[in-house]
This record gives sequence, C-alpha cells and structure tokens, in this order.
Amino acid sequence: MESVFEIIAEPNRRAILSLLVSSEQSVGEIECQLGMPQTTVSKHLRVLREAGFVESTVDAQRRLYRLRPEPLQEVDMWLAQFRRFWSAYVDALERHLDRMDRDQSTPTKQKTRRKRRGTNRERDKGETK
Amino acid sequence: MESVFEIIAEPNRRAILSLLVSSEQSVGEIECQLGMPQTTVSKHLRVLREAGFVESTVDAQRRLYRLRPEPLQEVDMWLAQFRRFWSAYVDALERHLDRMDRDQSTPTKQKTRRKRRGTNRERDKGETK
DNA sequence: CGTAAATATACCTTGACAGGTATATGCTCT
DNA sequence: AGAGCATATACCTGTCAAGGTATATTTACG
Repeated sequence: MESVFEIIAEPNRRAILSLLVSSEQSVGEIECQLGMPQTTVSKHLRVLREAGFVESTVDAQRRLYRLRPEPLQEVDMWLAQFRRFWSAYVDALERHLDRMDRDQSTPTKQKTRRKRRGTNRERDKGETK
Repeated sequence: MESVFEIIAEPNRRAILSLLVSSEQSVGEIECQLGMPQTTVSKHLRVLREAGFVESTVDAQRRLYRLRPEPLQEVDMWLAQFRRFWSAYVDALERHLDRMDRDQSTPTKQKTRRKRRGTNRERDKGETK
C-alpha cells in the first residue's frame, strides 16, 4: 500500500475519515454508524493507521480513533499545482461569458440575463511567492 | 472505475495530469517525457478522458490532450471538510508551543528559542458562510 | 495507392486488495 | 478465575485493474 492516494481510493475508508472529522470515535461507533461489519472496520482502520491518517488511544476495551492531518495535507499539496490552472480556467470562462453578454447587449428582447455568481476560487493574492 | 479517487490512485495517471498542467501535449510527447510505453499512455488517457479529467482534440495523426478542471475540483471539495480540522490542529499545536516557550522563559541559558514561522493555512476569513 | 507514423484497441496473464468466516487477544467485572 | 464484550488477526476466495504483446485504425505523404 504505497501512496496516500491509494488509501483514500477506498470508499469505506473515505467514509471513516469523514466520520472522524467531527470527533474521535470507537470502533463500535464507527461500525454501527456506517453499517459495516466490525472486521471490515478494523481492517480499514489498520490501513489508515499505518498510513498515518488516524491514531488511536486505548480506553479500556475500546480504542478511540482520531484523525491526523498530515496525509490529507499531502493530498492537498498535490492538488495545489492544479488550483492555479482551474482558476485560470474559470477566469477565462468568465471573460468569455462577459463577452457574450456584451455582444448580445445590443439587440432584441434579452430573455436570459447572466448573473455574476460567487465562484469562490482562490484569487491571486500574490501567493505565487 | 467508479470515483475520481480511484482514477488518481494510479501513479502514472497522476504523472500524466501533472504533465498536462503546464500545457496540452500529444500522446507521443507524454510517452517520452514519462518514459512509459505508448500503449500504457493511451490506456491511461482513455481512463482519464472517460472520467472527465482530460479532453482531446485531433491534430492530423496526433491527438492533443489537455486538462479539464471539474474532477480535480471534486477532489478539492471532498478535501474541504478536513481543512477546518487541520487548521484547528495547527492552531492548537501553536498554542501548545507558545505555552512551552513561556514556561521556559524564566530559567537558565535559553539555548533554543522557537521562531514563529509562517504556516500558510487558511485562517478564518469568515468564509464559514 | 502503398507505406510509414501516430494512436487506439483486443486479448491474456498476473498480482493485489476487499470482504467473509473463523479465531485470537485483551480488558472488565463479579 | 471465568464469562462476556470489544477489537484485532489469519486465512481463503473472487474480482478487478495494470501491463505486455499483438493488431487495428487513421492520417500524411511520396
């Protein structure tokens, strides 16, 4: 099991991670909230633990699992290289739509007026560094 | 081949995506830049295309492939739920380190002074909405 | 029109991983 | 100590996807 990407490729593991984002949980709690067999939960938790996505502490017979940030940050870092791209993409699209708006603003009825909606992408904050 | 996560689980596919972030490329260019056999490149490109990660246009015998933003944005959206978490995590860590600094600031030599370094996480900009 | 280049597809083999069943380990409480 | 709960591990099996080899398709060009 190599990269963080293979880890989060598994739907059940993603479900577990999403569950843990709110608070730490025991195996049993995860088991019944997600409705999967205990043995499955345990095995996925093992994978997640060995990959550093979660850590556990012992509470009597239970083990409490909680998230660890690093591996997810790693995914985020990989994704970073594409953000500039899709910002550019959305910008270009907007410019295109603006042009269409303008070109159309002379003639007839004007049935569909386009609205500027908040596309909350990261705009250049000079963080190019 | 279900989710976008399975698509990017494959290292060669991630390599292709990273390559395409700079500009569109032909199959042959990808092939030799990444040093993998043409048949492999073509098959991965097929997967990427069917998943919407790339699109292609025909240029004589070549096909030029370029990125499409949507699937990567989807990954980004999934990741979003964890950002608040790891921001909180880093904040807590910083507070902890601050406390250690303070507690240590009475006594002896003070060999290692900790420096505030720029952890460029997304700080609350009220974008909770 | 035939050949060569660029790319796609078909088929096969192999390996890896997820899930199931059964069982082991560890802890608590009486 | 023994019973019972919570969790982990071992083993087996089916599935699926990646890579290799061979071949098909498309296009340019002499």
